[in-house]
Amino acid sequence: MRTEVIKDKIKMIQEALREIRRGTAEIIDEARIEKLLKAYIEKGETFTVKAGFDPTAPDLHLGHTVLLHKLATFQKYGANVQFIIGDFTAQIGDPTGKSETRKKLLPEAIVKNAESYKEQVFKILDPEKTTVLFNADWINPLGAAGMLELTTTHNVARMLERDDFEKRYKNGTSISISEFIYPLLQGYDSVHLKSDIELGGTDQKFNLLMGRHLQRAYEIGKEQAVLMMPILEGLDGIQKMSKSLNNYIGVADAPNDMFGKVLSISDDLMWRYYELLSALSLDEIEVLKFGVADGTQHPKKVKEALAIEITARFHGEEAAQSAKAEFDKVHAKNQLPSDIAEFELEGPIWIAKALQDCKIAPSTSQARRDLKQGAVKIDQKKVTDEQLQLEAGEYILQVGKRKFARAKVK
RNA sequence: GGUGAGAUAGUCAAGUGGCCAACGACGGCAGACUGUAAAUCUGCUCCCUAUGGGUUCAGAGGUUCGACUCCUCUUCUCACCA
Repeated sequence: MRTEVIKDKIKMIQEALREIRRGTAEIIDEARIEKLLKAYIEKGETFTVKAGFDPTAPDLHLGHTVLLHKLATFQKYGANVQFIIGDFTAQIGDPTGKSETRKKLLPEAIVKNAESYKEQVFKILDPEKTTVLFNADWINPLGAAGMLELTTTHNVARMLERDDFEKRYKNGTSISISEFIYPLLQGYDSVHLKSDIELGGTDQKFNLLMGRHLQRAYEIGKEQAVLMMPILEGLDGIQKMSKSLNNYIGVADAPNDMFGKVLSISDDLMWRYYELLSALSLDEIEVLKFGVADGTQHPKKVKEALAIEITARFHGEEAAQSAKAEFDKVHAKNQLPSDIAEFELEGPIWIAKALQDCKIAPSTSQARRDLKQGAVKIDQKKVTDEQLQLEAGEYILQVGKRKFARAKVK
């Protein structure tokens, strides 16, 4: 009997470790993580996992949520998450990946951004097991003396080892002294909070390790394990997801857009998204993969399930289902979408001009090309006459598969 | 501070007096095939009711019948020297 229970627990620990490892780029001190999991599963002892967020980016996209999902996984296995809003450090600006010194943020902007963070993260994290903290709360009291003490733990040569700094130094790009302070402060957060584990992106490695070193320097009796998540690829599957590349799925995207965007990714990329963004377990995903491989599952269905899961997470199950219904209506049954932007135009109006005015063609030149290529439809019927004039009446204009407009010609 | 090289469309990158709205690649858009997938094939990719007109090749001047191409100045980038 006893041995059964012990075997079960060992299995649980292995299972937990597998989920923790899922999708990670690198783990430092995995043994420590295993120990923490063991203590939780055997004795119910909880531990802390820290992750810091710069309150500079109010537009969150799915790339940012990869880390949140990993935190949620930890919460399943006994972690209390220390969710840190870097309100103090934001005044400096994280040097990571930046080719130049960053501008300072206004305090009001920081507060506003932090609020929008909170709104979004609890769609993924368990609020019961999450503590939101502002690092100005313990860094401000540090004072000049404390700050000075912090700087004695490292020297300039060591700082310059860091990639970004080294490059910038070589290139003669300016490095502000305050930027040296940034990693120290982030590391100090770990000292203050006595974190057991810290999560971050791969680009954060230097900063994350700083937490380990400082915990040793300050002799708090533990050194945090570090777990790094990879950068999520964007819709194209090649470049990283980012707003400027316009290959992102924003957490604030409308349900229909979100659903459509997920469905437009390639089948290969779908598995990547499953790995990093789905709440399904590894075993469940394996089943899907086998299903697709032996033909019992259609890849589109599997992708749909993912699209629904993701859409539901941010907009609720109902909105996700109606997004799917809407999608089927437009694309499978070739019907019109239910929401079409409306424009009032003065008639009679030249078709190319009408397309431009309805914002579904950027210029009349482009509109003419679209016409010539058979991409334009009026009331679902293809139109190729470049000279067509629209008389008074109501028309549904369409360019390609996705751009619709309702034109009311007076 | 000195010398040299460079700045061309969303990005990379040809073009060194007219054949240039400017080769090509990537990206993007559209069409075919599909599952709004991938792959593939095709067309398009500055603006303008157009077999034509207008504005473009860092900026400002100049030479010339004619300039992305030559000259002058300015701004910025890179390399070498100090």
